[in-house]
Amino acid sequence: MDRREKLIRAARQLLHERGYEATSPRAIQEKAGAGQGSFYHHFPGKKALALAVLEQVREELTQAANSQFDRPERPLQRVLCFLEQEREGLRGCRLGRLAQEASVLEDRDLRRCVAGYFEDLEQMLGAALDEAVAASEIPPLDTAALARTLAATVQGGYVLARAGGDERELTRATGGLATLLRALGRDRGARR
Amino acid sequence: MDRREKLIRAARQLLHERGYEATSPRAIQEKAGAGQGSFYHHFPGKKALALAVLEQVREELTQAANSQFDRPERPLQRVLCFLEQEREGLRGCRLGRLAQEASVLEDRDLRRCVAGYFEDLEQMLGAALDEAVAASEIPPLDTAALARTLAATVQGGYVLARAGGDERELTRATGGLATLLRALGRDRGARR
DNA sequence: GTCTATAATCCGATAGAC
DNA sequence: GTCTATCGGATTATAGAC
Repeated sequence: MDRREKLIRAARQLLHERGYEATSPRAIQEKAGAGQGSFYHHFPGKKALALAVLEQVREELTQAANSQFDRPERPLQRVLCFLEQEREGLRGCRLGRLAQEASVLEDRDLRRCVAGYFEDLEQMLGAALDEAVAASEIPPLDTAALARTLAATVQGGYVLARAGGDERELTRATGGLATLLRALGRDRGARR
Repeated sequence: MDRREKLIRAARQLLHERGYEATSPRAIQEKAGAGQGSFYHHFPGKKALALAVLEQVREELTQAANSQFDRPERPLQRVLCFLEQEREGLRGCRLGRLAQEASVLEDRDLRRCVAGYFEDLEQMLGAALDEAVAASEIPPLDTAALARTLAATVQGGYVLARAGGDERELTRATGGLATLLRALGRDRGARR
């Protein structure tokens, strides 16, 4: 594995563990087993390396979500699968956690990477919810707002899990919302 | 206003804007118009000052939430009022945002401050939801899990709002959950 | 391509004069 | 109580040898 790849992998891990501001070029170099020269030969600076990592991560997360929504199950079931999928609550969302760092939000490119992921995610969730409404699985409601609720509950679940030091806080938060959605589906069925 | 108070106010503002790691003693001193000597005379170090600020903030937030739940409205209405209250989405939650910083989670005292707030909040939400169930405003369900969902949606709403640079992302996320809860209440009423 | 050496600045904290 | 001067170490980045 060449130095460039090693640097990307080291940065990726550190960005996940410590965030953007707290991840120094020096720390990346040490973890990658590379010197200053390597670092600044392959990347003009810390921001460029972080952007390379984040765009890779965004692509992976979007891809994973997309494959969740591109399946044979019924629309509501696909939404619930996304909501209740396994997540490493204590580690936080690789992209969402960066939305708390001022230096990330102040940078045009880094910010667009994070914001773009959420736009795509909410779009996918909204489309599945529209299908669920069309199939009468849930009553007609503001699906765009509900898509945001879903994304927010996951992101907030990470916050609660990290604060409490308990992975299950995330599971319970998403589980509570799933229960609500299922109840809405059942009530609807019961009234027909 | 004495120096100590000025230091606390400056730290409070900077902690809100930049978080814990990115807030340096020097920056606090400059904003407070105080020198190094003042800072280290009144506080043993950065952590102690941050803790003083955070405990103050925790008290205020808990107090505000408590007064929301200690009102004459019906239980579900109180929960919805909390969910849909006005918030400065772009600035983030004064406590929740710190849950993303490794140095905060690694410190016993700082962490307990953040975690304790969420424990209290979820306790209050859970109690109101229990009342709502007892009053048949909503069907019986796991109120502790739903309380976490409520807290998570607010926290995640902050994340989405900051990422997108649009305050309304938070409003829509909480609004979507409120719609769900209202639908649940209506369906219940409709079936009786 | 990769290394070491170095730059200028900032970090959190301490010392000691007043 | 408050100030200025200073510490040792970290930061992001550049220079130049190999």
